Amino acid sequence: MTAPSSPGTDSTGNTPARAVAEPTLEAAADEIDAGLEHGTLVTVFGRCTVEYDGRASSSLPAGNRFLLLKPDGTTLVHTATGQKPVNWQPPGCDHTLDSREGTLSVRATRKTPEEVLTVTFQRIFQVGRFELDDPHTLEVSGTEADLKDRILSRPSLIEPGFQPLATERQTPAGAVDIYGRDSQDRIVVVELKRRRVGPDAVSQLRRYVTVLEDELHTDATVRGILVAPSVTPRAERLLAERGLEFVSLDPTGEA
Amino acid sequence: MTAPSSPGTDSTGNTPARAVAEPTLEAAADEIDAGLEHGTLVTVFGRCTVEYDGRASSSLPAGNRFLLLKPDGTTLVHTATGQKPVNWQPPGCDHTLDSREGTLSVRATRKTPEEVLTVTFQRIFQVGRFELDDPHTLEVSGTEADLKDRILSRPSLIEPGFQPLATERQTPAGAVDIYGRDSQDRIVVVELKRRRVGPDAVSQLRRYVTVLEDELHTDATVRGILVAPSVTPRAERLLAERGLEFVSLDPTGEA
DNA sequence: AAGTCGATATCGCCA
DNA sequence: TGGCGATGTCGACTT
Repeated sequence: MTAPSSPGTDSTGNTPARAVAEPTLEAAADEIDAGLEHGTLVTVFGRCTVEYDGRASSSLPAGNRFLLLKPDGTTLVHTATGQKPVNWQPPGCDHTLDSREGTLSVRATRKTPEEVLTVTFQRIFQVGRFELDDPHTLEVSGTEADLKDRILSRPSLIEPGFQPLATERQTPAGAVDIYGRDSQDRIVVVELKRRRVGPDAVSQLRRYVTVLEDELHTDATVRGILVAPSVTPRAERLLAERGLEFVSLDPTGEA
Repeated sequence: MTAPSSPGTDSTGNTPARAVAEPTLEAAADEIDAGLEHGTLVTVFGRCTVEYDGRASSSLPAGNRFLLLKPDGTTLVHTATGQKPVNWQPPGCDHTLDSREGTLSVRATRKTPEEVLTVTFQRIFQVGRFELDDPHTLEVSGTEADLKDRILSRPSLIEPGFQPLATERQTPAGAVDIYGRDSQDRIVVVELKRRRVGPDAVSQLRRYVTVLEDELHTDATVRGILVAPSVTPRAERLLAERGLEFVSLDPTGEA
């Protein structure tokens, strides 16, 4: 691997990082092309406009922005602020380049749904290439799955005598997180949330309870228990109005 | 502004982009510090481990990854795949550096909630600095707001004789998208979705209808109409079981 | 390919 | 600041 011949390069022989500063648009195109071909992360910093059309559509006038092109087709346009890119395209896209009339366009396209993102550079200050290498996958703890495990290993956390019968039990309204029985043999539906919940979680639990009462042809009430660290005031009111219950638990037991 | 003295720099005098290749960890620390001070976007590419602790927690063993530090405190750790960063921190964080024992740690911290993200580099291949400049804010079309405007300008799209009375009408269960009256003076609650909807949207509409029937002390049924391009099978079944209605509309009228 | 739901969701608005 | 709901949500898993 040799350093590129363009002026301004700072690549040394054996580094997984390369950068070309102040390239002509033609030199930039070559460098981007090579990076895409080589399966590296490509970054482009320059003055550009951005057009998006697909599930929605948007248009962004010229400004200095930072573009990332991942080997998996992911495309991210970042500005100085915000966690989310100002425009983007998900993994699986095809990257194509188009030079014309003193501009260089990077286009990311996908189908199902049909979507096109076009970043048109009037000027490019730097192109970078990076050989990412990540043998590990991230494991997160403190999730809803952890909360479920915690309850299954100690059902009395819900209440004394609670017996889990199934997880992910299917109903016409979706899968119930934990389906079980209380000390008086009443059916209990448990909906889990890893964090403080609002009205949406109450509605979800209510859906399961209603559908199960229909399905089981039972005159006895099916109990619905929402398990979360806490609830908002409006959610609490909705719980009361619907005859649903709440148990305060968090995924780790540390809070 | 002068080019940094570190070997391998490719910065020219008057560019909004700088890069330092193969810096020592000390030189990298200086460059990152200067970039943070100067309010530029800072990128760091190197071999690192990542630790996160806050709303959840995670740990990532060493690998080559791409770090972005935005002037607003946003912190993004990107790998070769995926649209979302493997680890991150939202805007408003404080960036601090910590050198020790042959490593350089970049730490992003916030409060409410208390969260810490630590990226520890064993090796750094490149540090970049970029002066982003974006005078424009993005406007997206094809949103739920567009769908609302379309209906308000032509209420008969819902049905002949439909009269909107209010938008964002408050109820104890939240704000109703469009609150109105039909040709027979029955109250109508309209819930808008910009795209194909599942069971959650049906539950949301059901919540509003139920609460309004209570609030209005009316024996007459409050009609609930879900407006979206289409519904999933399970959502359709739930609509039928709850006596709710569906009108097919999209935000643009082009689909 | 589509449905369903969780997420360190993020983001914007409003009380 | 917290509550609330939209999002071009994304992503994982199941059918």
